[in-house]
Amino acid sequence: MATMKDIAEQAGVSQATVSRVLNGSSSVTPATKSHVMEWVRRLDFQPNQSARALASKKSSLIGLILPDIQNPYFADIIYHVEKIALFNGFNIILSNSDGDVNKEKEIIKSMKARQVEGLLIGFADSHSPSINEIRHTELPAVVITQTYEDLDCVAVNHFCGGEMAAKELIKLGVQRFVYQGNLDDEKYDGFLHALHNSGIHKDKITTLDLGNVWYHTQLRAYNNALKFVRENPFDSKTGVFAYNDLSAFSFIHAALDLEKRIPEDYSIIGFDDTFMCQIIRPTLTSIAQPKEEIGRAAINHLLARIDKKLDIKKESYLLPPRLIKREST
Amino acid sequence: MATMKDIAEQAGVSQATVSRVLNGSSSVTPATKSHVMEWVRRLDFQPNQSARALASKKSSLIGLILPDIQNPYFADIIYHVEKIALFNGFNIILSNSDGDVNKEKEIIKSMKARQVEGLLIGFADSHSPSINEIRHTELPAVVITQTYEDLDCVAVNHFCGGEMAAKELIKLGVQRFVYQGNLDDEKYDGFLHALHNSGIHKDKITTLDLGNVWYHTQLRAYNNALKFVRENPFDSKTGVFAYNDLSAFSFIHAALDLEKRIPEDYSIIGFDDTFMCQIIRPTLTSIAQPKEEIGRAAINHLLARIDKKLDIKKESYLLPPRLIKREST
DNA sequence: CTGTTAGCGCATTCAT
DNA sequence: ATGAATGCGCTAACAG
Repeated sequence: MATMKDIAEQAGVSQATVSRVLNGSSSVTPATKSHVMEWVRRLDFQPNQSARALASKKSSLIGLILPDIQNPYFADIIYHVEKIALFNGFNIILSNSDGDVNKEKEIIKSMKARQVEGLLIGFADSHSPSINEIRHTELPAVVITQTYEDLDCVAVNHFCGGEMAAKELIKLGVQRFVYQGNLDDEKYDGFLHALHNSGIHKDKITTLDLGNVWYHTQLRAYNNALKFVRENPFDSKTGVFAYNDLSAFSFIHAALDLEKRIPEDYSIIGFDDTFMCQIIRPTLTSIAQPKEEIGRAAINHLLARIDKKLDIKKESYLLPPRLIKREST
Repeated sequence: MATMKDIAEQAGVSQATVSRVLNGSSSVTPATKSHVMEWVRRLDFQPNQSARALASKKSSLIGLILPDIQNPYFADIIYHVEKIALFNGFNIILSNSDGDVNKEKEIIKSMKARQVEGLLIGFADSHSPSINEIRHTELPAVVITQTYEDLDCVAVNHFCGGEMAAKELIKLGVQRFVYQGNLDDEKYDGFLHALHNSGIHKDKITTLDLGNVWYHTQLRAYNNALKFVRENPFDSKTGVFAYNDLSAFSFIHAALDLEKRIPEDYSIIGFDDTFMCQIIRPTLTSIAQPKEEIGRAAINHLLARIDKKLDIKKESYLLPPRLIKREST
């Protein structure tokens, strides 16, 4: 690989001048500039990013840490984030925490060692110790899909999403309600809140706990649902709100396996609006997150932080969810 | 962040010695070693990877370039590759080529500038100019999911997979055959080969071309399938082999929308065995790729190349596909 | 506007 | 076994 020194020698200027034309920082004569650029092209020069990072302390690297990159929802986030980052001259270092807080800690450490300029992170667990670590580090960081005090966050309003699901089910004349998923989730709070506000009695609400994890829960969700449907003799239209599409699919599977009808017997609403909602049958009604907007807002906010163009004060963006009606309700 | 200089000062040794104990290269007295390590711990020292990369020309960075990271199949690949890379002290820089050969070219360029030690790549297109570029570069590179002459490749045997699909459909008593997908694919060749070998006449085989792309083809696949099912009055059991699960789902959707029965009227086989095969109804029979093994083999092979532990001669690993029978056949 | 100089943090060779 | 010295390729003052 050609270096700036090579360019400088060929062009008959100093290496500093080459650096100047490449960074456009200081002023350079148009003549020498084009002359240098000519050699940059001829030698197909590419600045060595390691050297640049060392000298300028700007690695143009962003760390992306997610709990479950196999989940299509996060895959979409990765897609949009990477796209915008690349457009802004940043590369993405991706790591999967697998929902493991210890692994998450190691990853953060290694990313810092790599001199990433910022971190985009979806925490492994809503009680991860890393949350506090990020709070007290100077490294710019933006949290995605969750919100925490004193952190820059970009997420959909899960509480509001829960409310929307509840209201929709009520509107459909549902008599019995089921929430399937992680109980430590604002969408659960929102769901309950809307239900209570509408005078639904607690007896009418069942909770299927999937625990504080969001990966590889399909089998558990299926068994969970199977048990519920089997043990609760059907008496009236039942509404199910699942904390993500994957678990909603599992519920559908279980209900159909026990020969229930959807949506006649069970109205099911998922969350995330992943592309599979349109692929399965019945197609799944889901609360959509504006994934592209989340990705865009998160990376833009992070870039602004990196450029120190922001107030010290952290801020959260709460994006509105949207109900997408399909065959399952 | 503490530097080696800080450690050296605190421990009362030279910076070179600190470097030695950290890299375990040259011999150091156990006493000074533990003494230095003590300070490494106390100051929570993390070597600056930019500096290390610059000095040693080892970035411990691997570039991963894929055409469609939203496809669950590739998401799985990412998952396994990242896991093993991290275990070996490497970080992954991920980029999505979006099936765009120009973007792919830019990405490769930027990864080289980043001093990645190796490249793991699934080409955007089977005729991408980057294929030749990779052939003639000294940067270690391993191609995944496809095979090309004079390149290190790890992939499933697509030809063999096509044969398996054909044989299975024949065994099921299918009279009419459909291939849906990219025609420039060895699984298509294998499919035709097995069909011809069994004396199936060309008239009995229909091809639904999805073009030389493998992303965002769902709608096209659906329309494609809809047209076929509508225009071909049903006379006998029809077997469909789709080049990936996503397009198989689309075909199922179209067939069901036209009130065909699966598998009575249409037997459908997908490719990749993504997790959704078990989630949709009917569950999808699919040719499985050993994704974990592909990821493992690819990254291990790449690491071996990086360590120059390999013959100059490039080699390809062709892994065997496996038929997973489900409800759609 | 441009050249000279001094690091950035680390690996590594050459002394000792 | 360890310290001193050098350089990786680039950025960023500082001169001129």
